[in-house]
Amino acid sequence: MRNTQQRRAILQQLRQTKSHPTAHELYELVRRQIPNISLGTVYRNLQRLATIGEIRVLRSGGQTRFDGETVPHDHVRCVRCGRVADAPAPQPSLTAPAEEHVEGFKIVGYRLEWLGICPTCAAQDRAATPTEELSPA
Amino acid sequence: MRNTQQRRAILQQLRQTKSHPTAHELYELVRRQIPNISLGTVYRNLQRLATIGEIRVLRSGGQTRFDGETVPHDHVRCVRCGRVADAPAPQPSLTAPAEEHVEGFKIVGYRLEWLGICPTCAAQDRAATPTEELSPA
DNA sequence: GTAAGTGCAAATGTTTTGCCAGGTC
DNA sequence: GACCTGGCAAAACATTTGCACTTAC
Repeated sequence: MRNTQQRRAILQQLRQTKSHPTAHELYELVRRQIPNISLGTVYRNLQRLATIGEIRVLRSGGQTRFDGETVPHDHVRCVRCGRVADAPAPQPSLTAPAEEHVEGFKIVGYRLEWLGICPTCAAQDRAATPTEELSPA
Repeated sequence: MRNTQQRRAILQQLRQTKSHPTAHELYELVRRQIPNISLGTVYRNLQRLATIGEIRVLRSGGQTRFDGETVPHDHVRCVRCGRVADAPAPQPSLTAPAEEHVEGFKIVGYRLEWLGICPTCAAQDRAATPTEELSPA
C-alpha cells in the first residue's frame, strides 16, 4: 500500500481528533490541508485503513463514524444529537453466550454501545421542558 | 394513530418472522398480502412503529434491520453475511460506567451486539479463504 | 516506468418527502 | 366531512465506482 499525502493527512486528522467524525466531517478537516482532496478519496482511504485495522468504524444511530483509536474500548452515543464519546471497556469483560443459545453462531467478539444524553443536550432539555403550557381557561 | 390494514400487515409479518428483515425484505413479504403496497409506506410505518416502541430498529454492519420482539434481548450478527439472530441478555446485566468516565453523559441504556460466524458461512469458510471484518470491542 | 492512487462526476442504494387520492372515523 | 394514510414518484443523502490523469516507489 502506498504512502500518499492524502492518506497520511486523513489518518493524522483522525488520530488527533477525539470527536469520532463522520466521513464528511473528516473531509472538511482534511480539506484545510489539501483543499482539492475529494470526498471519494476520503471514503476510499477510510475503507482501506479500516480493513488493515488502523482505524475503527462505528455504525449506529443511522450514522457512520470513524475512530482513530485502536486500543479496545467502547462508546457512548447521545440519543439526542448522535455525538459519540469513548467509554472504558466493562470489567470484567463479557462472557460470550453458548452457541446453542445463538442459533449455532460462533462468537468472535462483541460491540457494546452505551446510550446516553450528552451534557449539551441535557442542558437543552432543562431549558425546554421546565414549564408545561397551561391551557387557557 | 389509525389502525390501517397496511400497518397491521407490516406488524404482523414482522412479528411472525424471526429473521430481523430489512425494510425491503419486509416490503417483499407484505407485498404477498397487499400487492400494491409501496415501499414508502413500509418505511413510514416502520418509523412510526419504532417511535411508539412497538418494534425495534437495529442498525449495524451498514444495514438497517427491524425486530418485532420488544422483550429486552441482544443480538448476534454474522460478520460475513450480515444475518442477525437473537441472543439472551447478559446475566447479570451490565453496570453503567460512571459519568466522569464518559464525558459527563448520563447513561440511559446500552446496545450489545455479539459478532460471530453463522453456521452457513462457517461451512463455506471450510471450503474457501477467510475474510476480514472490523475489530470487535 | 508502472501500477496504485487520486479527482471528478456519474451511478448506486437507501430512506425520506410532497402531493393528491382514497380510506377511516 | 375532516383528516389521517397510502401510493407514487421525485428528492435527499450517503457511499461507491468508472475513467483518465498523477504520483509514489
